[in-house]
Amino acid sequence: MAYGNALTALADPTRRRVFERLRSGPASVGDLAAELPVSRPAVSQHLKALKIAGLVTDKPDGARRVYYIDPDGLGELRRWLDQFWDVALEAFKEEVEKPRKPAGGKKP
Amino acid sequence: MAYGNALTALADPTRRRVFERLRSGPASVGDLAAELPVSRPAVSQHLKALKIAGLVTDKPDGARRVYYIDPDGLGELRRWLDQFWDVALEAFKEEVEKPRKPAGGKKP
DNA sequence: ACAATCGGTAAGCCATCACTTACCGTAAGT
DNA sequence: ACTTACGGTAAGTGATGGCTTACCGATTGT
Repeated sequence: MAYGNALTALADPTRRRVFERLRSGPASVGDLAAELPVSRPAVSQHLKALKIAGLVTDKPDGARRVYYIDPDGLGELRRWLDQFWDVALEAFKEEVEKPRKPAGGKKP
Repeated sequence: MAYGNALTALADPTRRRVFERLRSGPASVGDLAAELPVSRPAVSQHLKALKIAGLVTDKPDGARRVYYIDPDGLGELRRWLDQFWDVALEAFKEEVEKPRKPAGGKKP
């Protein structure tokens, strides 16, 4: 049920921007804060949420701390989504092809 | 940028339950409200959010209204996720295989 | 025609949460 | 040793949003 955390984590726009920025390569907290319109503590809090959700991981690099995307949370989210994919297509098709009533058409 | 709506829509636990319930087949507002611990108007509001996000569609069925999963929003979300997938794996591998310093190991 | 069912909307309340400033531990540079 | 850079945490505040009850239009049944 960690996909719940991942979804709530990615719901926030700013947090999503952090995550999307990390797609173009690892970055430190300061780097991210410099590119975003929020303070450094805010970024730190966002990264904490993303980390709990399994979407990012961190690694110490001297006094800094480098963050990068973690495939774990991403994979779990993908699997959850795929549960709907095939089912959705089938139900959708069935529903559309069924024009309310097999035969008829009343027009006063 | 509709995937943003989809993510915020799926962030709420109750709304996620509605969506997951719809996976096992179409249902009316009343049906959903009966199975969930919230009132009918609440379900109606959740369905509105899901519809805006492109995750569900509705179809009138007499005085009722049947909701079912819409593949559109789902597909968009999936594509967005896939943008990270390959990149994440590569960055992750690189980061892990690089043990800080090529050679070394100081132990006083 | 009337009555009943179904569902979307409005108004209001309360909890959650994103952001800020201030503070503190830790690691590197001199 | 001191000083500086980096980052995580605490406390407080304002806004967002999910829930409820009340109301109203639309459709079906008698």
